[in-house]
Amino acid sequence: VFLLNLLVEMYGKCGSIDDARQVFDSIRHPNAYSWNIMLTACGRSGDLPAAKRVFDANPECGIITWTTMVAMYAKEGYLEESRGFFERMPSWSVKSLNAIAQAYLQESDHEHAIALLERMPEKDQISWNVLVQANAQLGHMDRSQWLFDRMPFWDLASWTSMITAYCTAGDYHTARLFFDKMPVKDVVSLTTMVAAYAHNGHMFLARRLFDGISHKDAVAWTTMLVAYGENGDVGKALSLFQAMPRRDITSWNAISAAYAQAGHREDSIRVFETMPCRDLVSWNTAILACVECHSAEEAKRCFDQMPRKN
RNA sequence: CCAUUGGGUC
Repeated sequence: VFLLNLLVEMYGKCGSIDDARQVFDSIRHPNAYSWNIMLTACGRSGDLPAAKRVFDANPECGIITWTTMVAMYAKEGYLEESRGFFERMPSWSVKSLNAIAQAYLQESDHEHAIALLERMPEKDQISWNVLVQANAQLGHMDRSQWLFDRMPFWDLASWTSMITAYCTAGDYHTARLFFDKMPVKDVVSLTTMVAAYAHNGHMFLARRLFDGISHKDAVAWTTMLVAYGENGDVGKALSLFQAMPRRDITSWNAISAAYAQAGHREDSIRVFETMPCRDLVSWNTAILACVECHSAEEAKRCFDQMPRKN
């Protein structure tokens, strides 16, 4: 069973929900893990009705099942439903309370999130990270910093979220200090700093840091690509797009958007038509490309053709 | 073997 569970999980993470479903259905006696994994797969695909059906059919809903429901509905923006599951949860744990705090943050209710996290008798690493981050998002950098200084351990996420927080606050100097103080840097923190340099117009520093990243993932590549686009160098953006070893949908959307913002509607639309698959952002970008070039008619046609609208 | 935190696109 657990080998099949792994297979369902893998398909779910790749976005192949149909394959996940098929494998799940082939399991003779699904265990609690199987149900939860299938539930998560539905949530990841954005199909909440399917998730609800899995939930209703699950004979052994446990705390992880409930936590998944709360987190999933909150992420998709269905806050009422999320709250409904929260209120019906039979029990709580540190991790489920973390998820609930995160759900509060998704409805921009930082006060409740912080109150909950502060009241938690036990906090794990994630509780601390979320607490520090929640204060930063409220603009309470002094409080955030104070908590950061007092939390028991710092992991990569703690450091990186401080860098991001200070960048958001416009304090790039302090962001840089945090970056320098990190004992270990990974691709995420390096990419964060690449973006920070780029936003300050320090393209040379951004590129040098990017070149030094040993295991560049799609996010790192796309960050650098977008940096060039934002600095008006669509040519360099394109060469990065062509040079990257693996492109995901966000990379495609990014190059399409870079063209659109540069006023190259034809190129933007050509990318749009060439993409292996399209999501909501792809369509929005196509509409933007038309709008930027004052083609109201074309924009309207894209809008009408969108399979899904937000 | 499953849920909750940090970086990229509209």
